[in-house]
Amino acid sequence: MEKTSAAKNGEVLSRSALRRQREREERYQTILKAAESMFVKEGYHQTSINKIADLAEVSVGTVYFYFKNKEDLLIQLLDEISYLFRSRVGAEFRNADSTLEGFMNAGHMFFDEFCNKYPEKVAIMYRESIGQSPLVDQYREKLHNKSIQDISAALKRMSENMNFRFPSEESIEVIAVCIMGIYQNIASHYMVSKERPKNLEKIGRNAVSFLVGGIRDMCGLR
Amino acid sequence: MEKTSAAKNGEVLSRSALRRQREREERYQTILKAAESMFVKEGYHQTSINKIADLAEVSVGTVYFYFKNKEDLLIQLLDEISYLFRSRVGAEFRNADSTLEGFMNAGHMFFDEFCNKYPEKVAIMYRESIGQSPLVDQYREKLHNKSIQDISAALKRMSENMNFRFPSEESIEVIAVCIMGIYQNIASHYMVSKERPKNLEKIGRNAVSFLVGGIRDMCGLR
Amino acid sequence: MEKTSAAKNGEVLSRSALRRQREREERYQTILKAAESMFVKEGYHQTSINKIADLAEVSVGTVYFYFKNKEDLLIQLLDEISYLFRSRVGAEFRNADSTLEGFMNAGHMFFDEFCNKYPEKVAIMYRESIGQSPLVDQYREKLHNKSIQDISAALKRMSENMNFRFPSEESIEVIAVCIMGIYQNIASHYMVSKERPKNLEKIGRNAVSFLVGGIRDMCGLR
Amino acid sequence: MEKTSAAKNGEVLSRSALRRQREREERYQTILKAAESMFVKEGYHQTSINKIADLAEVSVGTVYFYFKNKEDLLIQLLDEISYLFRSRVGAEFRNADSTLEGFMNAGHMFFDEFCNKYPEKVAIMYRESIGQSPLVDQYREKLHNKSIQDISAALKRMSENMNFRFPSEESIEVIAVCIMGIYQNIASHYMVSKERPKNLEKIGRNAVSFLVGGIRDMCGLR
DNA sequence: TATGAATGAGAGTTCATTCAT
DNA sequence: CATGAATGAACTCTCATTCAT
Repeated sequence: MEKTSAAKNGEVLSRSALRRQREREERYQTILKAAESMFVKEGYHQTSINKIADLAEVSVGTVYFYFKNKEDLLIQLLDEISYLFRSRVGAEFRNADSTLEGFMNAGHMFFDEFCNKYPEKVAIMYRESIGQSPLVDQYREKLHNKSIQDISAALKRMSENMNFRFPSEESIEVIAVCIMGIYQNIASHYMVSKERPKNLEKIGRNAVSFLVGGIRDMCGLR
Repeated sequence: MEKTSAAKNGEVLSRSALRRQREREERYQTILKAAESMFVKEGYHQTSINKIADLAEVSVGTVYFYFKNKEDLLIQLLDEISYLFRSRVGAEFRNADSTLEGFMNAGHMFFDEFCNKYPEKVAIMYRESIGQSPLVDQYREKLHNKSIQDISAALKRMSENMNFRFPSEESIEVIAVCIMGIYQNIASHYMVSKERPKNLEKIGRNAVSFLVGGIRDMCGLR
Repeated sequence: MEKTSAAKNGEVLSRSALRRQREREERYQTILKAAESMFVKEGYHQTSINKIADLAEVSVGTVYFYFKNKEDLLIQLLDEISYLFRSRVGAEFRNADSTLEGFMNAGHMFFDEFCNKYPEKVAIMYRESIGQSPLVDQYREKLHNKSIQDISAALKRMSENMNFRFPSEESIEVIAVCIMGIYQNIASHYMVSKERPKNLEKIGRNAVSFLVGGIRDMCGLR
Repeated sequence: MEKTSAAKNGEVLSRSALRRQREREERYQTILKAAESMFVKEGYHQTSINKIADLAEVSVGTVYFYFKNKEDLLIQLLDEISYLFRSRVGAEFRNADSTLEGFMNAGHMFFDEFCNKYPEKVAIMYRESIGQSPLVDQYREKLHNKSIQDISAALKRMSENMNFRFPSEESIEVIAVCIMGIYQNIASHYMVSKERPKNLEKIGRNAVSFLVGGIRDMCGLR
């Protein structure tokens, strides 16, 4: 009894179990969202678990039921953000058929879409997760490296496709690191501040121009 | 009594006063250096004033005699670092007679000299001073903006001198922010890690090529 | 319907009721056993109800259905242990026909049988139930006193039977307390430790010799 | 200046330094004594650091300035108690010129002096320090073993002096463990309880008789 | 000036217990 | 009966800061 209508084997869950699972998921997200808001507004160390619990309208104990500890909150947040970043921005690097356009699309995706839609996530990624704890730093670095590899791979494919060579062995990775640096600093400088400038689009376009120019110049394209 | 032999007016100090002043200066620097070491090794929040006092071989009270509070230590450190950065790297921007060479020199100065000589300062600048407290963030931003302005000024002078125009109004500042982003990420990625790679020079050169290429391309140079 | 075939009056239970009762008994024992294991392995205060529930493969709520609270678990455990102790060791005191042999048999029963068979129960009795909470202490003392009385009664019967007198009024009880002390300390010292010595039998025999010697000497026997 | 009158070399401390050192010592003892009282009255786990600080009339921070943590308080207490025990009771074992009298003196010293004078220390030793934490247990065992060795050594000397042999190799240690067990249980049963019986002396004498009788019987003395 | 003991607010975390489902 | 998510009081411990000496 109390099975879903499609119940055909032991794997299905009862309705109430399904509802409970859904509620769990929601609670988890509510708490994570509250942590994100607080971290961005007041800073990771200035935010106490109590404040997060208050904002999420749960008890402290509940926060600890869903997350191992405070660090874990930040790490889960980073995870989520990294996934979002790679599935939006990273996808552009991967999809574009190995031309410079891919880099332009990725840039616009990041500056116009990502930063606009998720300014809080950008703040977490580029401010609140830096230098807060060894474990977080370590985790952040791991995720950062993945993005570097995404970009490096795109550069490699492009060089093969367009038949040109990079000046030296390490060029590819260095360029990738430079691009990520540009993303980070443009985002930190313009997108996260309280009063965002109105010409964000132009800023993004300029930044993309700059980084594409860098690639072009280094590869002797055009 | 106890005046220097050259005592001719009220401005001169007695010998003991001079010694005391010198000692004060030394103490100040000892403490600041200890703070720097600890912040880099263990992180700002993980470092207690007691640990800093221990390393500096003074009492906690003495630390508070020379510095207003813990935040002040980080701010003074930032100040010192920023001064050093601007007097070394920024100088290259200002000195170079308004050609692209200035940007190359500045880049090499930063990657080959600055990062090599002061890895701890780089760590403070790009890791320990981010997202630790509103006041520090604010201060950091101010210093950051100064550098942006240094670079912007150099770009402007260059455009006037070489008689070219930037694509749009905001281009100059965006480029400056991009350059700073490249500095930051290359430094963070390669220079601060435990085991620094051996081909640091090449990495620096590649990064400089990339950013100079970006400028070149945007300005239609060459 | 669903009655046992022998159902002749209202006292008999239906089959399913019987099964349920049996299952209840089993659950109760499973949980109690899990608590015992955890208390011994990690200590009473270091063991959470959650851990016990996990080990017993039931939910926390179920633990609270069978036991009033955490203290109750320890008290029920003590009860069980005390019952076992009195029905094994105490029986020897009562059965032996009022000679010293009874004390020897009891001793061997305790050291060779009881400690060997139930090292965990010994650990609960002599380590985990001491100084954990006022109520437990109080309960423990009550059970302890019962054993003292068992031994005292045996001593009294022996003195009447063998026609000798104890040096003073309080001698009997004091001897009983001494004997229990010997039991406790020998057990704690040798039987509970991680690596039990191999000559346990000899140790037990020596301890019994010692305590019997004490009785003998005090009563002028032999 | 501000040296003690006997100041003759650099080792002496100034008067104020001496006073501060004395005050430190006093504070340490005050806190330790407060912990002892609370542990005995309410039990180790039921006692919070706050309560100890309150009783000692210092702040929580001060407790942590003098002691590493709560466990440390108990361990320091154990240390102090063990030192006292060995310097009072253990001394009797060592001093007595290798006859049974030494064991009697030690017994009386323990029951009549030690338990009477320091009932709280007895409670700590035999109740509050058992099964509270692995580290404490471990420490307690170490101290316990020292006492076992003291007694064993006394037994050995006695056997050499009075020219008799113990029934088996392990007899000596077993007897020592038995004696400690008697001490513990007599003390726990009679000396620690709220309403101590009036015939404590007689109880002690009986216990001593019992244990001496045990030794005598095992060694074939008399 | 220098010291370092003292402070105490506040943090993170645990866990016995409850109760709606 | 069984479940397990939710609670929140209570705990231990840290540490920036002060101040009498």
